[in-house]
Amino acid sequence: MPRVTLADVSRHAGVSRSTASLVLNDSPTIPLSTKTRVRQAMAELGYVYNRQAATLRNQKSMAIGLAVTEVSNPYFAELAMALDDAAYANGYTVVVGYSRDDTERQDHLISTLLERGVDGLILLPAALSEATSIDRLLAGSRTPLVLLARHFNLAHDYVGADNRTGGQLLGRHIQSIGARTVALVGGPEYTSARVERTEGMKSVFDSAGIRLEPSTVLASETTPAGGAKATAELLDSGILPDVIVAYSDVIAGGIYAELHARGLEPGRDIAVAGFDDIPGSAQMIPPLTTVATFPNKIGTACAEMIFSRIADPEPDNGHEHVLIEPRLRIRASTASWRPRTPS
Amino acid sequence: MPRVTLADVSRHAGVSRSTASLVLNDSPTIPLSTKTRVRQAMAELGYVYNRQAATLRNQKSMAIGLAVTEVSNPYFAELAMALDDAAYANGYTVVVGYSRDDTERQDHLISTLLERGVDGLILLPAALSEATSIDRLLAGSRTPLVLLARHFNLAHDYVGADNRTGGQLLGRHIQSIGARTVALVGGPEYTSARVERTEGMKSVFDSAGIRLEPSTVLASETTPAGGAKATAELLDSGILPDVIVAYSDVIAGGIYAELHARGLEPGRDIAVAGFDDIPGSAQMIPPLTTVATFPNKIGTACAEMIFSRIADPEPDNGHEHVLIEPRLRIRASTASWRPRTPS
DNA sequence: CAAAACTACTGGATCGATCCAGTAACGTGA
DNA sequence: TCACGTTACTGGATCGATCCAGTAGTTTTG
Repeated sequence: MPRVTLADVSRHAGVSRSTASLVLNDSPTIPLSTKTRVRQAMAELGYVYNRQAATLRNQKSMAIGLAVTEVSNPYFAELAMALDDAAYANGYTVVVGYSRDDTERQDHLISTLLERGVDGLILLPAALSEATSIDRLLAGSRTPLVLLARHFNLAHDYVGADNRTGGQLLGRHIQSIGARTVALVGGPEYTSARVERTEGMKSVFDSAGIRLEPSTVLASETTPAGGAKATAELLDSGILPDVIVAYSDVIAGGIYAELHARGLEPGRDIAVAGFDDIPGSAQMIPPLTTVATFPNKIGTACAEMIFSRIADPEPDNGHEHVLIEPRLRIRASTASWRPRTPS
Repeated sequence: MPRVTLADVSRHAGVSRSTASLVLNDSPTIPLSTKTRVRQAMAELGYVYNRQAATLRNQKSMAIGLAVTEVSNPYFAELAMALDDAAYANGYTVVVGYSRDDTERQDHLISTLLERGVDGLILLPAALSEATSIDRLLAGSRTPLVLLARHFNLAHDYVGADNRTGGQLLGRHIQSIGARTVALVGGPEYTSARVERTEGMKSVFDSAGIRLEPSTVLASETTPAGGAKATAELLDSGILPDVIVAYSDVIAGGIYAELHARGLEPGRDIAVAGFDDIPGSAQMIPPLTTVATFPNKIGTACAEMIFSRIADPEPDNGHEHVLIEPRLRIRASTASWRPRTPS
């Protein structure tokens, strides 16, 4: 049996297709009596709205594309869910794809989302992707783009954490507990977030005389296992800093494990801190000091921005960067640490 | 400027729309010379394929809908990403939505996905959802449905872990370390997965004389904080079992924290085990014994099933249940525990 | 009471890719 | 040389909701 269309509904209700369509869109020009009659017909026939057809005619898909690297990182998961919440609240649907930090796959993904006619595109760029290739894909399309959590420069709309401030907050805290040497462990080789967090800390360290040598800045996969591996490398090189800062909290679990395996207790023998404040950071042993970056707020702000760009694609004020204020959560992993008294 | 259509391309290349369409689909009836000419025209004009239009004509959207409760649980995140991988490999796109374990939102989500004309629907049902309301939404549509990770009965296609076997594996291990009393902590009040895991363990416990009283089976949110809270309740009631089994590994982190807060060391004073083997379980302190359930395998199998249902919607052999074999990972959280010697 | 204004509704055209039946041009074999 | 086959291509109709210009009928107004 063929699918039930608006034409079938209108025939069954004794009106025209146009009228049935107006009822669907709850037009004020149709009296309630007619509306109920048409709606009844829809229910009786089991009518299902065909949004493809409407999209074709309207040039509006009521869908937003979300291209994100991955979601096994709970931080990104929170972002994606906050975006979905906002989309849902605004009647939009999310079409999603994961680049897995692969630029080729990201390019393919962006093309696919554009083919599907998404009204707006949100991109959490793969670690090594470049602005030019993304701009090339978007060229010609009027689909607004908002970058999420990572950015290239000021040439795109962007919503993310204020990583620099976050780095400063943590840097000042590290200074306040009397630490003299710091290592930075984990995270992808290069992302704007990592650079900004590091720069934020450095700006404090430099004026406080705290050492963060390039040799103690190690990249890793953003997983507990990656964190453990990078920590092993660090300790194998004979360096034992006062503080290890994890690029993100997921990595910190691995740092704890590797320290433990070597008889070092995090929070007592060495301070540890992270970024993001994912669920679980407060339940680590000891609880992890971290810079909360509020992925739900970022996701919500990002959704707001894309919706405003969909409504008005070319604002006068150029590209906008919205930075969500981070907040330091001091917990035992740094708070219970004491500097070794020079004997 | 209006969008570039196939008509524009064909005009520019000096062929008909039909020919341009055949080139798009790489038809063997078109000689290479014509193909290159048309493709050149596409490149020159910056043509972007409009899949909406094709979908309307074809009755095939090349999209699958994924309705999942949430993705902040890394287990579900892995599932979603494995599904996306398989979709990507088969030229499909994923349209996603999160029900957040809310049945109303789930219903809305399913309707939306059907409106969007997805070729297949994958559902990880909200904890309290019922088969009837889902069947009602799907009635009339020919969209195949596959349930993921949770199911109702045998009336739907389903892919998930073999939770019963997983429970048995863990149960036997618990028996082998000499434990006599067990508590089960965390997870939603009712899901098929929880029931099956519990039943699997019970079947071993009952014949081994191990006690798992209803009063030591506590539900919680599936987060570390939820696990901590449930553990506090358990211990507050004055019960100290030999083993605490977490419904899933995310919860185990909270169990560790709460035990620690009360001066109990997991793996020494009390054994702890979980389910899923998420990234991080091996880096817990002590490393967590768990039943690996391979979300990537489940996601892949689920994708395979939906694609075969899309190709052939009504197989003779009724509804299929595919269960992925779990595997026990024995680690220190149980392996280093010793029963208290009766003094 | 005629003109204007409003209410309730309608039919054809449209969005863009695809399918289908068909055609013109050319080559081949008896 | 003509029927037949093949190759390369074409134009109109189609999917289903929506827009637009328009119309019949009713009510209001000068």
